[in-house]
Amino acid sequence: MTERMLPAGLAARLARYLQVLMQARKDGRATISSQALGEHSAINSTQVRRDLSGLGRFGKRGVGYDVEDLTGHIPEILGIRGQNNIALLGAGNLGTAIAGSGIFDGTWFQIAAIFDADPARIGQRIGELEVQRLSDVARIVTERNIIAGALAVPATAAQGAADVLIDAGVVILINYSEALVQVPPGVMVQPVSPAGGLFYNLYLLGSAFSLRSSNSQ
Amino acid sequence: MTERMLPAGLAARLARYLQVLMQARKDGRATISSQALGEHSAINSTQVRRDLSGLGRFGKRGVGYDVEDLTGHIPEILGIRGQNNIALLGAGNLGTAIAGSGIFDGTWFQIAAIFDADPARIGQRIGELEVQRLSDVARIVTERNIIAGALAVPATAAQGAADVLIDAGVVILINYSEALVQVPPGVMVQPVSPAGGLFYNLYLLGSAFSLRSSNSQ
DNA sequence: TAGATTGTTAATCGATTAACAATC
DNA sequence: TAGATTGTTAATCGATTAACAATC
Repeated sequence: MTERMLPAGLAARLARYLQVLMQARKDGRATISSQALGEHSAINSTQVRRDLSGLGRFGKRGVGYDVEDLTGHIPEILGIRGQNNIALLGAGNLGTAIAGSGIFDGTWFQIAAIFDADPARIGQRIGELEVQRLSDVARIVTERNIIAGALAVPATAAQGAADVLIDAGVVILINYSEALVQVPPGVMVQPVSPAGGLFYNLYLLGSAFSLRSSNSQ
Repeated sequence: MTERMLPAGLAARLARYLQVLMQARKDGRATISSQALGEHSAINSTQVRRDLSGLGRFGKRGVGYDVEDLTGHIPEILGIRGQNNIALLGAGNLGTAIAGSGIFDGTWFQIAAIFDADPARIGQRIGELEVQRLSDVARIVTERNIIAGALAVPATAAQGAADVLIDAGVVILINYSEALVQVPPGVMVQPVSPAGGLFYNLYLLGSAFSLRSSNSQ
């Protein structure tokens, strides 16, 4: 009896709900409405309700969804569990910020190693971890069962860093650089850049102005 | 004669194509195929071709799209232009990394001011800018015609920082913190966090394993 | 010529929207 | 009870997919 695949769109939306829910829980919220959940994940509230009602009786009319409850159910539905290790490449300002941000606290990810190309940084401690040599990536990725890599390096170094990680067996890349990284089939890239979204915001802003202008004439 | 509104989905996709194209141009690529454009923006290549062919004759069969050409056309279609100023809140590791990354170079955005709550950081120079007091946000946002704010502060300080910026007149927020920021209608928030995407990647990874397991039995 | 890739069609599927009864 | 919000329906719209002729 194999788990049934979810439609891709649904699974992607559930993952976004989960992110919002986990943060709402950190904020101490007990319940959240479909509207609030939708606003924070840029998804229509009717869509949120239908997605969730199709998977169980999670909501309470007049109240909303229990944050703690939903935060427990969605990972089960998505089948995500365990601790997944990340290698962070780049121990500059960005890498240091990521390592110290606690951004992965309480998720199924944790930073398990930090690497840098600069000899001056090797051996420095960032939190609990010591910055390691790039030449040790392959060995440490294997030893520590690392499946993901975070690229916190300059754009010019991103592809090289990605190649090193992929050769070592990493299958998920978190790309904090603005470079377009090429990867072979089977490797997933998660870009982290606000630019595309900002261009759309700028379009919306311009459209709003146009509408106001034409309305006021 | 007012500009016609584009369907929301199309405008959002064009914004993402534009981001990829601008980076491809930085990388020195002369042409790009609908498939490559789609892969880097997580959009189906047929959808890319239909979006673009509906707006003009941009492609060349057997070759692809001219990067320089398309990079010029899409901003016109979206009606985005000018220089839009950003206030960066937070001059720690993350803020320093953002300010020094050149991430907005060549876009329609530029960082025009940096603020921090820590008195020890006031007056420090980061690139061309001097770190300013939070109490000066309102004045400087007005003086420098700042429309967007980047939140590079700890999660616990994010809502307060957002409120200060919104009160000063900012209408776009780039949220580098993992906090859920509440904003009034008319203010747009651009979250910058890989977590939701990573959860989805993890689901895909698990599904792929399940498929392999069930296939191999 | 051969290979690659666009432009476009047709069919299916999924998302969006409005509306509202059910119920907490 | 009154207010809020879910669960659900129906109608429309947009996205996805496969396929392939056109053409660079």
